[in-house]
Amino acid sequence: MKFQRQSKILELIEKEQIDTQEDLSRRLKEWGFSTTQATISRDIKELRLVKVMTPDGTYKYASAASENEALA
Amino acid sequence: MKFQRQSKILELIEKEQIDTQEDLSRRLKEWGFSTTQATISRDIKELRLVKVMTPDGTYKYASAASENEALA
DNA sequence: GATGAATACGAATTCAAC
DNA sequence: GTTGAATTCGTATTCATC
Repeated sequence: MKFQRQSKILELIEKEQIDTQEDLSRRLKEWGFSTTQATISRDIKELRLVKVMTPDGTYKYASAASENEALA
Repeated sequence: MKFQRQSKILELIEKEQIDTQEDLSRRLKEWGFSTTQATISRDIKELRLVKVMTPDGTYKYASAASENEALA
């Protein structure tokens, strides 16, 4: 279950503007992944996602597991 | 004052493993920049820094204003 | 090992002051 | 426009359960 859920997380944060873990939790539920904020926090840790400012002044989650070594 | 402080922030997070804003506040104070967590939160927002997992399982602040467009 | 509930903790924002 | 104190809010972790 975990892998599928994390895949969906990656998909969601890429497509949508998700700014909180609660928000992500709600979106996941719509896809059948019923989970809590605690689990999402762990997923975010494993996937190395980050909360980043967008140019329009709002926050969103994004992937940091990029080719950018400076982040490591 | 703000610009100098933000410059020092960028310098600090590059050199050291800083994992909380309180931590950053303490380090800044050693350099003569006495400021609070509230201000640091704003600086982090402006500088577009992110809290990211390092490979060794700990968190640290890092710069996201990289060439990586995917983060935007 | 994976997860949830509750909690402790860290961070973003409000509100006022300057 | 910048900042700090206090607050609200969001998140990481603990502790237990499975």
